[in-house]
Amino acid sequence: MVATRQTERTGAAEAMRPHDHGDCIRRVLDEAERRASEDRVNFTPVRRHALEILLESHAAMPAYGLLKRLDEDGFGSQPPVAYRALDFLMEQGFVHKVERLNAFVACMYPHETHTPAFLICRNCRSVAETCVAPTPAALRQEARAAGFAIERSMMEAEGLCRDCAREEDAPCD
Amino acid sequence: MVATRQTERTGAAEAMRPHDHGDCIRRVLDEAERRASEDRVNFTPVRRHALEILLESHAAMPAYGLLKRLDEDGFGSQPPVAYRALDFLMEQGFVHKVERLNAFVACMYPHETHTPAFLICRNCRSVAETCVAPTPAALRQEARAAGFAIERSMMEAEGLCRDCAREEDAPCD
DNA sequence: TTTTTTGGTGTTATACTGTAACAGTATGGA
DNA sequence: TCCATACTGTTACAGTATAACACCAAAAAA
Repeated sequence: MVATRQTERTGAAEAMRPHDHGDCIRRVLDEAERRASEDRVNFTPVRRHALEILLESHAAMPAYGLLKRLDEDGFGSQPPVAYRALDFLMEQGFVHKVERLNAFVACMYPHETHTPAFLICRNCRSVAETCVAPTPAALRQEARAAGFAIERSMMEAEGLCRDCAREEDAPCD
Repeated sequence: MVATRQTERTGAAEAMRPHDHGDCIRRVLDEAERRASEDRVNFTPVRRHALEILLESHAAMPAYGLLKRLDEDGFGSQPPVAYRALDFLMEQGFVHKVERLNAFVACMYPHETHTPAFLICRNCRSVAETCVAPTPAALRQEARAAGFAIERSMMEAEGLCRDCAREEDAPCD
């Protein structure tokens, strides 16, 4: 990723803007570490390493992609290895599943419980998570009227990120 | 489904309330028919029948469930049969994919282009589609700031519908 | 009319995604 | 020490989805 410094927290889709990705990783990892010890949950090596792998980029990674990496790095090679780590990380709110892609991204705002909203590039699969509360009051009202109890929700928007849009404009490849 | 009459269009999650499901089916099917001939698209027997099957209930149906039904009813038996029909129906906006379930539901508002919002019961898989515009202005703004062009978006809320909530309250089964 | 193109169907084969179930290991109480 | 719990390793399998090719019919072009 790009190395331009941007200290301000904008609350916007930072992933798709130039930012210091090293900072990005450190911030999230530290926060996860802190939360895990606070909650007395077992942040074991596989689990930690799975999170580190997902943090390497803002693109969503499929479970079997993660598995391949875990295997290369000396952890197990069978599907449950990856799925168990992912289940743990999702339970802790450290990782989200991007349903549209059947793939996973590290949560960029692990300190807040939230309804995630994703901007998903259909071309490069990069995923920007926003920390906007995307649940309109109207949906809650609908749910109440239907006697439906919302437990968790998510919003996914698919489209083209800036870089991929540029490519499509100038198809000189 | 239940047979209580309810002529009013409420704009709410009708699927999870008592309603005349026959009316429901007829309304959607007629509208699809109309739109298909208007748009000069080929509403072939498999495609029509796939929509009819999905309309039978408000529960989301997996692709292989649809395939089984199509096979029983004399259409092909191989996966592409179902997936092609589904692709067509989704392109036309007659069907939505509920990503959380890897399953499909007939669109209850095929006359409007919209960003669908689903209330998904984690217990019985019933899906209520609302016609609320769930895209908060904030997300659009985020997208603009990130240079991201939203092409389609969707909101999914998982929880418990009224009936399943009752069952969990009184676990006397 | 003949030819070509287009769009839809039928089929095979295969890739990707996810989970059940059981065995083994380590750790921390009772 | 015994037991319970939680995590890991592995096999086997179930469910989801698509690529690719052959076939056919109807529409469009020659």
